[in-house]
Amino acid sequence: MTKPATSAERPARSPRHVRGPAPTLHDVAREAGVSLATASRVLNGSERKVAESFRERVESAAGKLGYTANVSAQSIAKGTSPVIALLVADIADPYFGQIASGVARGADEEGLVVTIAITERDQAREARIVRALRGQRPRGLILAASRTQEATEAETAHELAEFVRQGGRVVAFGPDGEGERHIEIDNRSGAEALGRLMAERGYRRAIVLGAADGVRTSDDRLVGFRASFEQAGGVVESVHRGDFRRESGAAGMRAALDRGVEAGTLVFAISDVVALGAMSAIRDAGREIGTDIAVCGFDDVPASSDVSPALTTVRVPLSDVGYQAFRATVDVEWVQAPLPLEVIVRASTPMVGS
Amino acid sequence: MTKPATSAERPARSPRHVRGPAPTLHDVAREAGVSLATASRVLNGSERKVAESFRERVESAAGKLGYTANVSAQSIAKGTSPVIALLVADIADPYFGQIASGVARGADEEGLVVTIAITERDQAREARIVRALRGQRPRGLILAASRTQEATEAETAHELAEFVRQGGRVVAFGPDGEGERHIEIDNRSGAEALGRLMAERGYRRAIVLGAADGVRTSDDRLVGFRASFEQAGGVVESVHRGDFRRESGAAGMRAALDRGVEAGTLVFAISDVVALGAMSAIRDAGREIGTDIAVCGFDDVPASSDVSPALTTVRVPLSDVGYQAFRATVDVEWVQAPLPLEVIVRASTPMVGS
DNA sequence: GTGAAAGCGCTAACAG
DNA sequence: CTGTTAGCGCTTTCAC
Repeated sequence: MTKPATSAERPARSPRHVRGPAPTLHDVAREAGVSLATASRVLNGSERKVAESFRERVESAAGKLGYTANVSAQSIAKGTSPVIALLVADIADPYFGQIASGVARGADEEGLVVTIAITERDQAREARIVRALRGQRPRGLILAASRTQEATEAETAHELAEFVRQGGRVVAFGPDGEGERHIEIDNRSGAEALGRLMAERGYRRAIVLGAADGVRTSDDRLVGFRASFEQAGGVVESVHRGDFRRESGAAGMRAALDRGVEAGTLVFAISDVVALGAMSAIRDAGREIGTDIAVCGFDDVPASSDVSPALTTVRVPLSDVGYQAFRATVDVEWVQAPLPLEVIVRASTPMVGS
Repeated sequence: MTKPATSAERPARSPRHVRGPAPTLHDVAREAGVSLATASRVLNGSERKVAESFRERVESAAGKLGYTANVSAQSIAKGTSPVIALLVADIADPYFGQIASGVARGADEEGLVVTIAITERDQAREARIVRALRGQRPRGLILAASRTQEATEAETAHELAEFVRQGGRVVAFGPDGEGERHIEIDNRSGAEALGRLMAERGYRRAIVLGAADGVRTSDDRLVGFRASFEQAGGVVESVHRGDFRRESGAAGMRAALDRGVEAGTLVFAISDVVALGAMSAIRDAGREIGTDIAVCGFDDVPASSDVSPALTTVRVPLSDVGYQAFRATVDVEWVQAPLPLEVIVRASTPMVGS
């Protein structure tokens, strides 16, 4: 039976130095001697329409109290929250790190908050997380994690559909799906260009370190590479399956080395991180990277230019990709801006015979 | 003059396939034919006390409607929000990426959400961001960005103080401050161990690539290194100032090379990322890393073991650091767990004379 | 056990 | 322009 607490009854705010709950708009209004509405208008509302004298009093009261609007309260009152949720497999992976930084840049421009969640490449986890994120009623959900299947796992797909049905927007990486926006990276063409160039440099034998069969990104890169490389007279001798992690590259490479790798062979790793793992395995086996066993990757993460020999790769503008994903999440009209891929030839793939 | 919308008046939820606002607890309750309170109890409340039959009806209704509790509403009703805010300078930097992943791991364990913001190493931005984050009423605020000054900038400090006064907890990296919890990395000892080991390996001349004077992390590392290195008879010939970025390392190294660097000199970079930049500059100058110019860094980011020659460094358990920071943010009783540093000697610093 | 109703902090009509 | 007031979606006494 508590009576509504009018400003008169509410205990006044404690002095500055005392620890206590965050001040509310109510507190500010009382302190300034104005109404809630007025205080709201000057502090948050859509500009104009408040006398200068009032405005000043409110602002000074707010400053004195250290007031900051409660975002949750605003969200529920306005019916929309300022958050964008980002789902990545592993934030410590440079691939996702770059993407995340692009997303953050965009969010910052629009004054939005980005919430981040890690799937650890676990499908069940992913579904749980999407569910939890839905609770935040984010404006958009960016699914950068799903380098996995072409079709996301059923449970996750269901959560996503529900989210979309309730007015959220989901942006995923990969080919077009229903009702969602997608960021397309032309992996296939990029890989084609790479395969062609490698053939031109004189390579004729290649082994590929790929992810599981059916993983879209990996498949596209593999298909593209193979197409142009074989067309130019090269041959892909074997494909080792794994995932996108460094360790997978090392393991795949070790397996290949065990079966024997002729000098002059080119190793095409599905991503730079995988290539880095492979390079390490090659070194550990006492082989030399470059003229002995050449290596190329895909993505152009920062580390690729630091290793030595530096890694030949296909540059994907990852940060822009993240930025684009963000835009897709908030813009009403949206068409994906071009995301040009570029082959970067470095020392890990010297001209054959030179 | 809108009358309170009773369940009877409220339009029933649209059919499943229609797009519309997210269903509310109200909707679920009506669908299940129970009261708001009951629905709340089974879906979110603290267990027990609801008849099995009711529970089932509510759960099925929730499932049917695709209901997910609105976190904002819960936050304001409960007076506490499930978020931890993380502030980093640059999420694409592997140093911060590792830390973030540790924070995310902890948050996940506790069912908390992590919100991430990027300062871009800009003090003014940092203050603005802290202010914005305060609005989320996060349980805790982790300041991983401030590798900058010993004392955070005034404006930021003020926002932080306000946050703490209002019951938030801030965890910063660095030496102890007032009322806040801090994560201490024993940079000084780590650097001492490194300097000692380098001297043992036969190095006698070193140049340092540091951050600005007054930047705590950098100063500690520099002081520690110099202490043991000089004690062992070595001499630090020069200190080039910059920041923690790769480019800073490259620039500092170029400057040093311009002034001339004798063979057998050891370059100690304040962080691995800086060391990576330096290595690149050394290569560009046509010098060799290792027996010609040796390089060592600090942090042991993943890329350090991938470069060749691999980088000698001091391993900081970055992910654990992030995890610890998270714990400090939520635990009532908290003492920092040990964060052992370990010197990792790799090929970039061969024994002198071998 | 279950339900009614009073808020949580804020916004947005709607009156003055 | 300024103040009143009815919610936003949910939790939580407090009765029944």
